Amino acid sequence: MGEEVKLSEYDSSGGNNDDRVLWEVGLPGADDLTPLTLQLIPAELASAFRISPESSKSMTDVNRASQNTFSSLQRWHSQDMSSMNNSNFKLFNEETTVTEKDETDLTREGSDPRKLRRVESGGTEEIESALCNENCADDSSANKTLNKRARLVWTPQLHKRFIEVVAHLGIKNAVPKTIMQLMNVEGLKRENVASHLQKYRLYMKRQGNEGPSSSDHLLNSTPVKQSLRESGESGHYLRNTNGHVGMPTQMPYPPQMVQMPMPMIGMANGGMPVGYGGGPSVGFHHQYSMMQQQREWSGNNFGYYHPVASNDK
DNA sequence: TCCCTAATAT
DNA sequence: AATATTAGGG
Repeated sequence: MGEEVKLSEYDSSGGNNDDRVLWEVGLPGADDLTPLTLQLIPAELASAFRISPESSKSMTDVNRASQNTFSSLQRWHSQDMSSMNNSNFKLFNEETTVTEKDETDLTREGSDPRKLRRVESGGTEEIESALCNENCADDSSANKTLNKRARLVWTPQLHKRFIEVVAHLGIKNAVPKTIMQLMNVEGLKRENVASHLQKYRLYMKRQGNEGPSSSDHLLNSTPVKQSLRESGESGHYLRNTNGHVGMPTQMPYPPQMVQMPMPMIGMANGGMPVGYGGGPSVGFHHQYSMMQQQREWSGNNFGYYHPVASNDK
């Protein structure tokens, strides 16, 4: 999907297109990986829980499995590429809003220019935009008539991206338009960013001449799990308790995350951003010079969790 | 046209 | 409280 991280345009310092390479930086080396031929569950443990012991995998099993994986990846990739064809990147300016590509099915709903949208979080690094479709026909129709857009919800993931971009740009260039472009989040409007930026600046100002910048740690936090649901698709969506459907969005410019195995269960993102302050997820964001302004503002104040984007009429 | 801040509206 | 919108000035 969105791999074509085009940082394009905006002249300045920008040409780092090697995101893909960086993506691999945090990955474990072959030596760090558990051999697939290894049994994950010790025999005693297996029997204790009455788990039928998996037949141990031979190298051929492993090889066959990886071939399957590989070929399915290829299949997926080629189809993805074809659907992306030439429109590698789209600018989501005004009303056109969502268009082709991955979102397809959810996207159409056609014509209606102002879709009710919402950005919501999902997996490790997912940023999704919720969009009302058949799933909430009632209020979607209301929205059509009201002609009103749903409010954007700055989820931790979204905010994180925002922060990254701002840090990356530096105060000089961190202006709404540029930030918006770099964030590369579908449906995000300049106004959204401007508003958020305004608030962000106020927050920073406040923090600046006050005192306790102590407990700040937005950078790493984000132990969002993705576990269930394999990603394979760019078009998976989630629904939250509000009956809204999460929509997939763009790939962020930096190829974010590899999920670390965080033992967490449940919490089927009922629309709620996951816990914070948690795991030190290291690995990524080395590329940017965050760590400066970024820390000032941590989770609390700003829109961290809040379930909703009530657009409900 | 874009940006910024402050005020105001939702 | 979080976002959106508008006003007014650069």
